[in-house]
Amino acid sequence: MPELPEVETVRRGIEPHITGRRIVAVKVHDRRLRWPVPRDFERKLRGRRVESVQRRAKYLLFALDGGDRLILHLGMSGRLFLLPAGERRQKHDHLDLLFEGQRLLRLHDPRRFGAALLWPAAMGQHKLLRGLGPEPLLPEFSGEYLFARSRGRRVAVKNFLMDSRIVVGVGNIYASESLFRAGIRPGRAAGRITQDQYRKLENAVRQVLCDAIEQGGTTLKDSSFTNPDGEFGDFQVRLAVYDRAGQPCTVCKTKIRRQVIGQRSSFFCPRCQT
DNA sequence: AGATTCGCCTGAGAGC
DNA sequence: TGCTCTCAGGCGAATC
Repeated sequence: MPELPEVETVRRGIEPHITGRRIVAVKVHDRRLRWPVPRDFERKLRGRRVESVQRRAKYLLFALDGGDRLILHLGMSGRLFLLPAGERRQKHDHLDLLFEGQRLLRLHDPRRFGAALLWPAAMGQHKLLRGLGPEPLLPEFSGEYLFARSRGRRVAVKNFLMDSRIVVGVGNIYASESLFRAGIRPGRAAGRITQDQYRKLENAVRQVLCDAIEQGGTTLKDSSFTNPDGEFGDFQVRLAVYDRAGQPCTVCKTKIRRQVIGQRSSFFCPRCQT
């Protein structure tokens, strides 16, 4: 499932191939995504030049000439493929953008939690992007910040960390992993965690995400990117606790425990995390 | 406002 | 082999 590192890896992979290029054809094969792709999507997108490819949280933002934006979200199962023009279509392919130079950018999304939105410059910031917390890899995100925002909050720190209004891009897997590295139990109330522990958590989040981005980068180097069979979604990051219930902790050998917090599986080491 | 729950969706895996 | 059931997860929306 695409978390921030994966989305960033995708961004880096497609950016050099489509920046400055014009979209010469748009084809929507299946409009059913999280929100239905509107009828005029093709007409409005065709002929536009992509000036940059940015990322905010898990959203990919394509800045178009004229200032409008194409917003893509990969949801749970979304993938982007960069393919040669004319590549055969497969089940669950939703959207094709054909660029100058015969490059095809294809959105594939079996579970359809993803999104494709065209947002006019005149309408300011999109509602989905407004109110998002800081990027975890920028200086705005810090232990001090987490400490300040968490005062008085009774939610489990894991849910707090996964709240995009607090900080973006930390999904279920990396939340568990970060808390393990920081030595904090996922179920503890966010408001009862010390500033020092939040400093550790800040570092842990950064470390986990950076490691994963590096893994993605490694995958990119073998140019699986332009591979028509396009496998660029599963960089296997070494996971210390996630989905390892009953297995020994990598540090102390204690059995990893699973606990459901906020309807989501959480994993922790009962000895390393307090 | 904060906390909690629900719903969307398909594929994978388990159990029979 | 093939059916049915359960689970996974991002995140907006609804509800308490």
